[in-house]
Amino acid sequence: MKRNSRLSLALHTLGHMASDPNRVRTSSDIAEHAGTNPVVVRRVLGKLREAGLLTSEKGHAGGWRLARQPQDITLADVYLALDERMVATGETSEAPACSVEHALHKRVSTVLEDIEASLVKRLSETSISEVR
Amino acid sequence: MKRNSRLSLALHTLGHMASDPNRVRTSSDIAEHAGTNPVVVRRVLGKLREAGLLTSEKGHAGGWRLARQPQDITLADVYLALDERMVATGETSEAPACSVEHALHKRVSTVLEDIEASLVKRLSETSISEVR
DNA sequence: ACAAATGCAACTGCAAAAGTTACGAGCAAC
DNA sequence: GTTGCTCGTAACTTTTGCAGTTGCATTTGT
Ligand code: FES
Ligand code: FES
Repeated sequence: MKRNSRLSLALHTLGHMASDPNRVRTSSDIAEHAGTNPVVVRRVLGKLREAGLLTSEKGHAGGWRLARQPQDITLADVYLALDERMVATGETSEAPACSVEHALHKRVSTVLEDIEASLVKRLSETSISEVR
Repeated sequence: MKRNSRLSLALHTLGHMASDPNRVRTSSDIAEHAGTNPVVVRRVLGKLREAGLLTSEKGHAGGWRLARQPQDITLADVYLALDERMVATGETSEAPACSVEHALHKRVSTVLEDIEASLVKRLSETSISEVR
């Protein structure tokens, strides 16, 4: 798959779930629809469950369901739940040591953090009920 | 190395060059300083040469030199020269087909393009002469 | 009991990027 | 014009992250 495959999979799936929230879906269903593997689906949706966006149930009639109203789940919620930041480098743990690297890192990471924040802000303006 | 190694290497090197523009540096010098390989340096700096930020000369007293004044080279110039976009997915060439994916892609790519643009704008506000 | 589903761990396969090696071509010093 | 240093580039190897896969324990409804 491509680069942002986890985010794509998550958004695609939630987009479908938003348009029919009562239906329970199994990871096999979702995997087949998305052209991937049930285990991959569980890995990705598991992150969303940890973040409180989805619920899952084991057993015979189990599967995945939205944990909130579709209008109350934004693209930012999904993005943050997967915690794979697109821009911010986060903790690089590099020895700052020299002045060039120190000044550089400071400038760049400030910009990147700002950009990351505005990305999240923009994503929070759209809910998954608007992308079906 | 880490994820944004090319950008890090480029910025680090230009930062040093900005603080002593007249000195000519060989890829071996730079590689040793940056803890990498001369060929990798030439690959990365080659991109910057294509973009008109650096000049290189072969032969006995050859090496790398800034092509402009340090104040006239911004972080955005370097970022764009490497053409590895951080956020914008660019041409995904996916069949839009279904309505969910279409709406999703439209929303997300709009946001991403805006964010990419504001990243470049922010980076263009700092020149390499300010990070030494 | 049985079938159907998640949860999880471990392994394989693959592709992109860094790193490496090798060699050709240009330029300066001698 | 020969030598030594440099870039330019192609080909190969190594590393690394991630999707994909397999296997099995656990839970749950029939
Ligand atoms: S070694 Fe510290 S900035 Fe280059
Ligand atoms: S198949 Fe799911 S949006 Fe088209």
